[in-house]
Amino acid sequence: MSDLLERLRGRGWRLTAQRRVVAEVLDGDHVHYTADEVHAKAAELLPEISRATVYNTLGELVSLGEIMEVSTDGRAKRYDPNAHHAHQHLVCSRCGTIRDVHPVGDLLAGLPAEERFGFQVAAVEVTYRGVCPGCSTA
Amino acid sequence: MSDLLERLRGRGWRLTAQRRVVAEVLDGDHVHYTADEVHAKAAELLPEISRATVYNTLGELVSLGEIMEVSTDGRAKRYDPNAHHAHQHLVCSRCGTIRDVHPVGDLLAGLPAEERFGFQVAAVEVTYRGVCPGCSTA
DNA sequence: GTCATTGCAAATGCTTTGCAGTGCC
DNA sequence: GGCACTGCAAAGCATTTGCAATGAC
Repeated sequence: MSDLLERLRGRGWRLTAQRRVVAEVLDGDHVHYTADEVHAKAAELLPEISRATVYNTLGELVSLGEIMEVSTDGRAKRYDPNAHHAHQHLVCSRCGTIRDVHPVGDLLAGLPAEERFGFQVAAVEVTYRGVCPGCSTA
Repeated sequence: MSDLLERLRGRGWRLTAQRRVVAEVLDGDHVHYTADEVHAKAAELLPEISRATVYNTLGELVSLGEIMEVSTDGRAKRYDPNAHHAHQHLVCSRCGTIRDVHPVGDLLAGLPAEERFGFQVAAVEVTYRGVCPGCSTA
């Protein structure tokens, strides 16, 4: 976390209260907030922070490779601070909860050469869908 | 195709010129148009068709399970008529071209029980990313 | 003839942008 | 003290909705 701020300062980032607060909100595991959620949580810590600044900051963090954009539902994008460890997502079809998961094996290996259409395939994103424990008992 | 229209009529659909045209646009392999592209192509065949009708029709076709929504980039949703055969997508990172692909093996099997967090996992969506032949030579 | 469906236009939700003022380095 | 950064408000897309007119059955 303060690693993050250190790293960013090393890249010439001005360390403002707004950016510090956005970074603080985006800390932890299984965190996947929308820009609006980030703004709401940031505003609890720094009431005058504007939506535009949150969007700007999120965009910069994505460009710098410090966080990832996730779109699991075609609605608002979500932001995932876990950008430094490869992982995939498990999404609850009912409540939308997202968990970071780590499948075993080489995910790229499943795509045969004759199904690659001459592409140089470099990456793969996987979204598992199911019903979470909370929603299946309710 | 006319299978599709037949099937829909059997489900009580009124067969209007607009719906016929939307169905016609969404015919073929590796078709992944945005709503706006569907509207543009439909308007070539039926100039007075409105965007709202295209959106309505696409939404109904999705509900009926005849086409699928695909969001590969967090921007506009795309619509895939290939809803009756399980498949995944291969996307060009440069030009955005999308191809339907068929990985081998059981994609769900890669997620160990201890990584399922108690979810009842039912489905999996995979997006492979790479550079297409056209973009890699250019 | 009835009622689902259409087209228009306005409204909504998410995100980006222009620009004057502020404050980090 | 300069210039990157912020906040505000307005603009921009993609999509949805309300409602009167239309046309498939």
